[in-house]
This record gives sequence, structure tokens and C-alpha cells, in this order.
Amino acid sequence: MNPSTPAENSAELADTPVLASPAFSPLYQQIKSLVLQSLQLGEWKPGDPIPSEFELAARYKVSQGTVRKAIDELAKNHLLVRRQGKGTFVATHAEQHVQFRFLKLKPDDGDIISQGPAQRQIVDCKRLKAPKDVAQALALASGDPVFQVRRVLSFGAVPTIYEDIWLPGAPFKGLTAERLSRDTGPMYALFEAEFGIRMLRAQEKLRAVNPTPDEAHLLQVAGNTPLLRVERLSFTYQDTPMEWRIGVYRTDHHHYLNELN
Amino acid sequence: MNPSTPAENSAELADTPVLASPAFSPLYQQIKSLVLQSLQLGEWKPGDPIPSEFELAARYKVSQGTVRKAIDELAKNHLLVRRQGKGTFVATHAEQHVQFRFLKLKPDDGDIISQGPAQRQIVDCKRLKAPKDVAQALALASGDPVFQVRRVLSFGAVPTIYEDIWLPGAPFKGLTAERLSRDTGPMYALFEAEFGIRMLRAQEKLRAVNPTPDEAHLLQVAGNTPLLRVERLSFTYQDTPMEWRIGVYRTDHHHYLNELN
DNA sequence: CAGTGGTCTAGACCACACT
DNA sequence: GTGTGGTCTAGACCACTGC
Repeated sequence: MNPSTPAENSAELADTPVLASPAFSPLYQQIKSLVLQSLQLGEWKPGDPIPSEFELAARYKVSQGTVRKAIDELAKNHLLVRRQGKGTFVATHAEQHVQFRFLKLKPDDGDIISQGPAQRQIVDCKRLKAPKDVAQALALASGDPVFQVRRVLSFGAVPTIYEDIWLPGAPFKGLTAERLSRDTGPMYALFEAEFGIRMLRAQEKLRAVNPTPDEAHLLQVAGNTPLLRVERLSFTYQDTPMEWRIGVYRTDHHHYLNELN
Repeated sequence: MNPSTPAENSAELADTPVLASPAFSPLYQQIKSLVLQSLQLGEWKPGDPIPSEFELAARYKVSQGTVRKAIDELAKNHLLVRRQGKGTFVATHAEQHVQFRFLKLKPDDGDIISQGPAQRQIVDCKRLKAPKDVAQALALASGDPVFQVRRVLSFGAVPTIYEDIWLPGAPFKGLTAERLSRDTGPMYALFEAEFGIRMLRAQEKLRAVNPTPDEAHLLQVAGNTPLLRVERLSFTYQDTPMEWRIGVYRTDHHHYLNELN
């Protein structure tokens, strides 16, 4: 790789043993892709440190500043975590301060009842053929095997969230209710540790609905209590959808908090 | 400012004619504050270009790279917009692609009815003394003058959003229903142009609720139709709250879309 | 063409963590 | 002290815009 002429990266393949991308992009973007590749292939595991900036600069034959810019972006995407003086680490859903990164439901200000950790209760966990809508959301063929997990989250003994979770069958082979129930800690941490699947980003669509009879029963509310319906699609590497989740939230002691920038 | 020893910024005031902050912080953070100050004082108006990176570097007696890092952050916060080859501009809510930056309600996939621009209808606009909850949200004293604006937004002739908007009286002196109605374009663009007030970030709390009789009437729904209640607090410079808005959204043809990263 | 932001490098020093 | 990430500089060249 010719350091002073990044535009030649596409043309001069002979001189670029590390990179092979035919399309032009800034060097730091290419580095970013390479690091991403190593992450996806599991060269570095969640929680582990990755090589130092100088090591990576040497490996990829670029300057430390270029590696830095690549890592900066990956850190902003929460794929890596920088710790001054220690190193750069592969991010994990198991860390205390990023637990429930995707859960935006917060207890109302001054509400005592709803404090503390959530109690989880698995309602059931079945393996079945994907219904049409599930298949479409997860980019599977209709009828492909999927897991359906249903659970209730309670805060201070008040059942507050009911979720219907759909997971593709192949990557989650071996999932059972027992395995889910045994686990304390966030579900995404279990996915990471047990199945090597990292949820990187998600998209939620919210609506206000009335509960179905089942939902009303499980959440112990009247049939005409408005609930927040949260449809979440989570993605892993390559923007591959890996989880489809329909949740209904009680909002009598909680609210969905969103920061707009 | 001694370029090679940023740590001395606090000690060596004699050599730092531009900066006077006693507390230590990285140089680029100090530059960021200075640029922010110029923005807030109106030295550069929304839509205008700010001086080039080299000019700013000369003004603040730092290297161009340091200015760059400061501007990078301000651009990520949507305070500035970079345009390669042209310059860096003060961001504005009037630009096409950032209109409705804070409106997360989107038409459902494949919904024809709800396409196109929103029709706005001001229901009323009154000046009155701040109720307790409004005063608290806007960090005013109870009884301070505030404006209350109520309006309905419709999509394809379907009334979809009803909003109750509270604004502090002093900064918005002279606001009238007529002035609001005359305006096409986003309300935040009007605030910018007419009152010199820029909304920089906001925080929304969502709940599912049943409509009040008024709301049901204005949105033309039955009294038991669940609605999405969106409580938004918007901030201007210095994290000063400048608008408190309670909206109720119909979600039969729309959904609230949120990206989680 | 000149002027702007965007990328890349090389080298220096600071702040922090571990040993 | 050594090694890590964090900041800052100076200078080069690239990519885009508009004269």
C-alpha cells in the first residue's frame, strides 16, 4: 500500500498484500472493514483486548493515526471499547454500564415500586416453522425453523413487559427454555456467550394498542388498558436481521425514554 | 497558548490572549467552546458559512487539525454542517433533509393515504401564567408568562397528531396564532428565523393512553382508541429548556420509528 | 485556477494503568 | 518504568466547488 497515494489502492494491487478491495474508499474505511472482519471471524472474542494501535498500524502498513480513526468509528458504534492506559477491547452486552442498552423503558421519576432489577420469567420456548411475517422480518424462507420465546419482565413484582421473541433456528440451534431460565443477566449476553451472536444495532417501531386477552392476563391489566407495542428488529454483522421481537409494555409506572439529537 | 504543552493552558494565562478558562481541558474542547460561544452570540447566523479551518486556526493560534477535531464534534451534534469544497455552515432547521428532525412518526410501509407533507392547523395560541408543571419543565417560576399553542397535524386529510406546546414568554415575545398560521415550513425553522432560537436537542417520554374527550374529537377517533402520548422537552444552548410539548399521536396508519445504536 | 474540507503521515508529548 | 490510548503539530496531497 502506497502511503502517500491512497487513491492508488484500487489500481496497484501488486503492492497491496493486505487490502484487495477494488472500489475506492479512504484508507481508514478499509482498515475499519478489516478490523470488522477479524471481529466477525472471532479472531478477538468479546471482552478481549485487540492489538494496540501501533501493532495494527504495523500489520496493515499504515500510520497509527489512520488506525486510530478506524477504531474511533468502531468505538462510536459500540463494537469496541477504548480504555486509556489499558487498551481497546471487544465490546460485550455483559458489561454493567451497557446492560439493557436496547431497553428504553425507564421507571417514572420518583417511582419507588419500579426500582431495582427486572425479574424474568420464561413463559415458553418452542421450535416451529416460521410464519410468513416472521420469515419476512428475519429474511428467511417461509417454513424455515425458528424459535419462539415468550417471557414476562416484572419490576417490583409488577408484570410490566410481555415479549414474543423470534430467533432463526440455525444460529440458535440448541436453545431451550431451561437454558434461558438458568441464566440471570441480559438475554443478549447469553446470545453472545452461548451462541457467539452479537446484536449490534436495532430498529424499533412503536404503537399504542389494546392488549389481547392473553396479554391482559399476563400483564394483569384490564382489557381496555392502553399498552405500548414495541416491534424490534435486531441486527448482527453485515446488517443481518437476527431477532424479531414484539413487546407490549405497561406505561402506568414506566415510560419509553428517547433522546433526540 | 503554548502549542506543544496544552497542559499549561491553565497556568500560562499571559501567553493565551484568546482563552481564559482556568480549568484544564483538551485544546480542541476549548476551541469547541469558543466556536459555540460565537454561535450563541450570533456572530454567524443559521445558514451562513463560518470561517475556514485555517482562518479559525490562525484566530485561535492552534493547528488546523485541532480546529478540525472541534468542528467535527459540533458537526456530529448537528450544530454545523460541513460541505466539501464549499465550507462549514451553521446548521438550520429550514434545510430540506433535516426538516422534522425531531418528528419520529412515520407512515406505515405501503400506506398510500399518509404520504406527502403534513397539513398544519393552529387550534389556538394563548399567553397565560405558567401552571406548576409547565413552570417546572421550562425551569421558570410558577406564574411566569408562557405561550400555549395547540395544533393539529394531518396527513392525507387524516388528523393524526394533536399537540399542546408550551413556550417561555420572554424569548417568544410577540408570538401570535396569526404569525404561526401564516408560516408554512417547520415550526422550529420559524423559531430560528423570527425569534433567533435554535432547538439543539430534545428528550421524549412515551406512553400509551386513552384520549381525553377533546383529543378524541380533534383527532376524530373513538374515546377508547389507544394513542401514543409523546412528552417532548427541547433544549437550546447551555442545555436550557425552551419548549415543552405534549403530543398525542394516532398510530393506526403511522408508527414511531426509533433507531438503536 | 484558488479555496475549501478530507485524508494521511511522522513525530512529539500527555494522561493513565499496571508492575 | 513501560505500554496503552489521548492530544497536538506541521506538512503533504486528494477531492470537490466555483470562478
